[in-house]
Amino acid sequence: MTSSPTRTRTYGQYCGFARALEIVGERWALLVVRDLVLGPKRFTELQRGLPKMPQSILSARLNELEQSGVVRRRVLPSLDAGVTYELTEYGSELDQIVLLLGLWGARSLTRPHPEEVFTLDTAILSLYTTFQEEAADGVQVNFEVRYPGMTVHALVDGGALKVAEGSHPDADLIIEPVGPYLVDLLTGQLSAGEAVASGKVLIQGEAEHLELFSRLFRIPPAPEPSTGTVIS
Amino acid sequence: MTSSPTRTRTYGQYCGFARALEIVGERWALLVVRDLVLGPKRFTELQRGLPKMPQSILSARLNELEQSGVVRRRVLPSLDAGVTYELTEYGSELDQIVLLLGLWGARSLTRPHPEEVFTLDTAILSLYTTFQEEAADGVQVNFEVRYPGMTVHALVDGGALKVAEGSHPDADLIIEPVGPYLVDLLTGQLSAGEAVASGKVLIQGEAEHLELFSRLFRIPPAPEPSTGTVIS
DNA sequence: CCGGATCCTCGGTGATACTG
DNA sequence: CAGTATCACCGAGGATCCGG
Repeated sequence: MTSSPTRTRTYGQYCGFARALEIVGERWALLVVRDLVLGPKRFTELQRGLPKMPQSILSARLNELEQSGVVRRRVLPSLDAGVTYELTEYGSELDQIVLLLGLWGARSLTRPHPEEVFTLDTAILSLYTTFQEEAADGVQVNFEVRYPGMTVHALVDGGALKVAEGSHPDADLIIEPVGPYLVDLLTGQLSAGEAVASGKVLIQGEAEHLELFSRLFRIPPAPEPSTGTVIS
Repeated sequence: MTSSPTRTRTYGQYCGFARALEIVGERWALLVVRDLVLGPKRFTELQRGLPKMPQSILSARLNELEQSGVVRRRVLPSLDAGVTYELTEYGSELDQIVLLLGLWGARSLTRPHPEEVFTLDTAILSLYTTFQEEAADGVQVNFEVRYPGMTVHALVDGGALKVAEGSHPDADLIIEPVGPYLVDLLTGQLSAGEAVASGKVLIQGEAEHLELFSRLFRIPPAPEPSTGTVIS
């Protein structure tokens, strides 16, 4: 019913990778998936997370992703006449790819462009993508991160990470970046000590917990030009 | 240079994942990366691997990827006045993502569309993407796979895989799919025994080696609709 | 308010042709 | 061999309108 079924935007290759791009390679499609990785959402929630995305495109992408078996539309039985969109099992197998690609792209993050928005989902996902599992072995610590319009908390417990919206009543450390400098801490351009000393990051709690934070969440340094590797 | 200061085609999000899509999310871009994952290539080699891609787009993508630090252009010093394109170290860190996404998309592969091409790079990459490393522990075997217009060989040695073009003089098994049915063997819709019995796969060598092949190279079954997982 | 559908403009895509 | 130039077209992008 989405009007013309259209003979699609294909690549003309019998190839799993090409097929993947035909399914989720359209503009905006993977950003919709990204937001759904964090859980089911309503149409307007998706809009809020993708403010620069035209609604008509969001509608079109959701239909395409539903047809491809990546997204499932669920009509809420209650009275509020709502519809939620969630990843199918097939779609949620993109989780790891989303995290990997997010970390890869984070290396190219410098300063936010004035018009760029920083959404709640980005804040949450940035912690998942940069989490260093091997550095969290035997660690048990809770962080609360306060951004200008929103707060998230991260629970690290024995190699596992759980991030959610909102404050945490029993956080070991409250981190409040002043300006877009938390990324510098993650890349290592800014040490934990310098971050506090310069006032670029305000903290409540023991300062050494920020050292721990900067070991648990890392953006690897941007590689220098060198010879490319083939496959292994 | 050629590039006008058009800053468009962004997503307006300060987010590593959005940045990644701005770099390699344009149409055709990741397919160029895919072919370069297997090693440096000349312009015309890339054209051969992407026959349905307009040359003007290939040229544009190569320029963009070079500017982003994903691809390096190398002018050959010799007389043949050639130029090769190769992934930088940054670009080659997409290797794993390309393999994962290729495997993900392979689940949606059914029959090749009549107009779809099957390229050498796809043949090679399909073995890398479907390789089950944990099933190859202590295994030492060589395969040769003959497709209608091309032949590749796969060397499995103790958990490591090396695939290359051409025949292999000492292959333990020569596999010759008759029609597009090798994918059925990989997904498990077709067992090794049935493949030989039905004549859909011709072999030279011991039949049990085809059993081994079908354990070493797998496309996981397509998931059924069920509840989506959040992140872990 | 929520979940779209519809109309219109603009620019990237894609086919072809041309150049160093 | 490795691009650039030209042009038609269709999907993205923005606004508005519709049914519950």
